Amino acid sequence: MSTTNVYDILWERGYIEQATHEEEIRAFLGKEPVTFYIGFDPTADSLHVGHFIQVMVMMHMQRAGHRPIALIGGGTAMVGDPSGRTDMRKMLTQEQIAGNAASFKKQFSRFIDFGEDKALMVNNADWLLGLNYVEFLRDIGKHFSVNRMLTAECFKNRLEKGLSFLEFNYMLMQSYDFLELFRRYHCTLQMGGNDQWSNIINGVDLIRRADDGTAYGLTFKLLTTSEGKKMGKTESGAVWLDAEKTSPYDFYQYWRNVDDRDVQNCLALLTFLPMKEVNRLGQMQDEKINQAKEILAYEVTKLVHGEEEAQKADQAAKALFSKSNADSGSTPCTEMKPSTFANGLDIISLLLEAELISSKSAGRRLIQQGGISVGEEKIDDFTRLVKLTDFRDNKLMLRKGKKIFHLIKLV
RNA sequence: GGAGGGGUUCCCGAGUUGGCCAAAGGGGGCAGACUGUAAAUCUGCUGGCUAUGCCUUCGAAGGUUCGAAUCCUUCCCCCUCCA
Repeated sequence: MSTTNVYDILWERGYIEQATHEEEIRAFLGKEPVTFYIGFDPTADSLHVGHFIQVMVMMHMQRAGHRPIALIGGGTAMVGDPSGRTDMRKMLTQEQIAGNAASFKKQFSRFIDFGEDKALMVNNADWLLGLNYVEFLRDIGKHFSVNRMLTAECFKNRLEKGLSFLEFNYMLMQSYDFLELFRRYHCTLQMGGNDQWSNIINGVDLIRRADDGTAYGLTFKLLTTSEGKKMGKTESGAVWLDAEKTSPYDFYQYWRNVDDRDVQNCLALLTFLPMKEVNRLGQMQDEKINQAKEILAYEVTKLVHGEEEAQKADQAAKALFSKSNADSGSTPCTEMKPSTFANGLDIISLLLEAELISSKSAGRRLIQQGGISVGEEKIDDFTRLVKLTDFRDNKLMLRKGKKIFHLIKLV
């Protein structure tokens, strides 16, 4: 066990939002290894940065000698958590869920050490899918008061817009998960994003009612911007941890571009830098804070994609933005055949090929508004042909707006 | 099951005496100016295409009409009240 109580670490770094029993939790985290769990429903084929903050907590906890259970919600994903949503989730097929669960599993292994009883990864499909309805109602359902459930914060939204019975059951399922893990692994602590608070306290209650057991709950701040918007969303969707879905370069850029006001918070939550350093970097003002952003981007990318990818992304970014426009390996890139350009290729088609535009119309508008550069030259004619003579060393840099670079390579 | 109200472009939301509607306004997004690869602000754009026109879109399928998001029919879905 480390000398500093991990509760204090989590508190200092700003993870903690609510706790069922603040003093007790702190005390028992300080005196013995604790088995705890965080659940992740496999609703997509990759984890995203919203999950990553939970993973960070698991890493902090494991470092402090506690035993994490990464619970993959293969069973709960069949139902869909209504918490914090305004409408029902799209229903996923069992095959999709199983596929997603497999991806989650792979990703967790990168962050958490599952060796020698140091951590567990389990899937609640194992005990939820085979449940008998009437038995479940009699054993578990009897402990839940609908009156009380209806007052839960997580249903507030949905009571106005509509909530199906399917989703209403989600809370019971998650509560039952906690009971199951309590029984199987003596898991006594559930953690999660603050949107999980209702689900967590009901699990704690269920353990007390069903088994007369003591369990605890702890929730974390959701990763939001200083303006309260969810972080990790871009125009093209979530920021994924899978390099195939969000390239290390794009991932790096996301953090490189966070709002000044969010830098300190992100450093504390998403890196392992000492708080002294986090505070120092977070205090930086004006353009100096760009240094802090570079460090943030580098550190988070390193955690998620490894040191090598982080360095490549860092170098690529620095090269591109130092107006030399040199590429260095990690720049987004499309490979094309020289013959394609033999008679010249119109710029619109090229942009489409590089996926910088979503349609030809969009491309024309973009060019008319001065948003595209080919090499060093800003284009204003959308009928311009790109020829082999535009390439240098078989490479041509396209730029969209100020900060989206894309390299065309001849092969 | 009964009564009433709805389903509009990425989202919210106008538009239903049929043509002036690819469809107001806002949000979001993209681009430009400014700047620090920030924020704020201002400006422009925001269905597609082989583009002074053509095609697809206003829950779905039919119908009336020279012409429909707007009228009629059937169906699907949602909400409210009643059971």
